[in-house]
Order: sequence, then structure tokens, then C-alpha cells
Amino acid sequence: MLSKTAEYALRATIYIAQKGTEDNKLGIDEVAEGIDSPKSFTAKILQLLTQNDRVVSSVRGRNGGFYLTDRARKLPVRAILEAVEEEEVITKCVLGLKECSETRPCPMHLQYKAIKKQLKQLFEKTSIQQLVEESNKGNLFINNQKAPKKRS
Amino acid sequence: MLSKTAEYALRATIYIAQKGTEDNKLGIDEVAEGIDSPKSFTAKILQLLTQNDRVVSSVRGRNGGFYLTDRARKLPVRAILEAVEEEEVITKCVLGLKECSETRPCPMHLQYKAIKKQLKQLFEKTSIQQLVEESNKGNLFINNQKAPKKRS
DNA sequence: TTATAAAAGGATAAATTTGTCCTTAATTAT
DNA sequence: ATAATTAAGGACAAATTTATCCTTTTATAA
Repeated sequence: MLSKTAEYALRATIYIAQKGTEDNKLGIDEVAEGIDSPKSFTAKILQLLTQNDRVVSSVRGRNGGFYLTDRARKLPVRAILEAVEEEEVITKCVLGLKECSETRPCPMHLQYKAIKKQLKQLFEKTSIQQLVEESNKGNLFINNQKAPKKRS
Repeated sequence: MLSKTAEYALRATIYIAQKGTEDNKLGIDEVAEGIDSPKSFTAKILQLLTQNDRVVSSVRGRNGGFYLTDRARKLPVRAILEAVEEEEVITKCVLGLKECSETRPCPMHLQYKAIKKQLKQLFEKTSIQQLVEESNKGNLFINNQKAPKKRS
């Protein structure tokens, strides 16, 4: 469905939104641990998300790290996918045809259309903040460990 | 969404189902042309589909080629995905978590659940035959060319 | 003002997916 | 039988994605 890049981008952003604020920034080590992802690769992906503070904000140096502004928290999940250029899922033809469209549909176009629409809505109508809120009230997980990893 | 492998598998199977019968088998050249796919790679993928006549049937030698039996035509689209081991889309977590489940949901689990269910239904309730029928009545396409390619 | 801590960035490597080519095996027309 | 035709299969190559490592830049604490 999504590439590893997109998966890590989503997980990292949600994690940072959950635990990070402007005066409690998260380091890349904590983020990668928190979401069970390869550290350096995640750092690379965060670079995409932090360009022009697009989705994630960051500062270097001591006490630096990653966090989300209030503006960013209101962004739709789609903004994360945009940042990593992974919007294909909600734009492409299921069969991979370049020319597939309403006027030139593939054999699955009609059936798939409805699903694509819902996917689109999921990504556009859901804000990062909403996911964080849900995580806060429910008992939701964003990594593969049963219990939070111990700090060493 | 789907890998190239899965896309070609779907296109090829639908194309063969449309144009091929036991006594009018299609050669790999025609299939690849018909669906705009790389020939050798498509041949490889068809090998997966023809194992034990799983989805596509084939015979070698003169007048050989690919076709679908009546039994195969009744198979759900999912059978094609199974043959190329591409069922992840309808089983995996959107965020790529190994442990994501009803009892241990990720932050998008609830919203995504409904979509996954529909995708699953699309692949399970739609038979290859149905897609062929639709293609026959409507003006549907399975390649990128406006008009069918000329035979040389 | 210097040392330290952090992200940014570049180069490279590993793994996977996608794609090609050539040989082999099977079928059938001649 | 033999030659021609076709899919099957194996080895390899190219491209892309995923991942790592090292250096540079930036910020701040001491």
C-alpha cells in the first residue's frame, strides 16, 4: 500500500506530535526508538518533512530536536504523504494505467473509484491532531513493542 | 498501491480472459503488446499464474499460448493477487506495524479498517469473468494506447 | 570562546523490484 | 523424423528503494 518511507513518515510525525512540543523537542534517537524504525533512514525522511517547516519543525544544536507547531497539527494526514511524494495511492489507477480516467476507464475503474475516494477522504479529512487525540484517549500503539522501551 | 508485478498480473489475466479461449490461445507477444507491458517480465509473471493451472492455463509448442478455463474465469480477482503473493494490501497495517490489530490498534486502524474491508470485498466478490463482461459491454481499456496497436 | 550536542547533508552500500536475454523443453505441422 | 514454434526456466543486469556512515553546520551550555 504505502512505501516504507511513507510509513515511517506517518509514524514519525504522529509520534512527534504526540510527545513533542516546542519546549520539549524530541531527538532522532528517541523518535526512531519510539516508532521502531531505522534511525538514519528516519532522519533522512524527517529532512523531507522539515523543509520550510512543512510538517515537522526542527532546530539543531543543544536542546534541539523535532516538534510540531500548532499550525502543523491541524494539517491533514495527506500533508505528510505530500512531503514524501507518496500521493500515488490516491491518484493512480489500480491496474497501473497511465490513461485511466472516467472517460477511458480500466476494467476495475468503476469499482475502485469508490475506494479511492474514501482513501482520499481519510487522508484529507483526518488531521494529525485528530490522530493524536485518539491516541490519547484510546490505548493505541505506534510501534511493535508491547511495552515502551526502557531508556538506557 | 500494487507492485508492477501485480499490475501486470491483473492486466495480463484480464486480457487473456477477454481474448483467449482454449482453441484460440494467445502468445506472450500479443499479451505484452495488448497490455503495454515488458514482454519478458510479463512472461515471468505468467509463470506464476500458470503453476498448476492456478489461474491461467498454457501449452507450449506450435499453436500454444495462454488461455483461461471456465473454472478459472469464475475465480475472484484475489486469486491473481494470491498467485503473485501480493495480498499485503488487504492484510497489512497502513502504518506498517507488525502487531497492529483490533486489540492493539495503531492510530489509523479504526478509520482504515473500513477501507481495507472494501478493498478485500472488491477483490473477493469480483470474479475475473465479471470484469470481462463489463469490458465487453462498456468501452473499457487495458492499455495506454488510444486505438489497438496494428499487427506488423 | 570553546566544547558539546544536535540536525542537515552527502556519499555510499545493501536489498529488493523490475527487466532482459539466452538456453531448454514441449508440442505440432510438414 | 525434423524443423519450426512456443512457453518454461535460469542467469544476469538495471533501476529503485531502503538503509548506513561520516562530515558539516548550527545552536547552546559551560
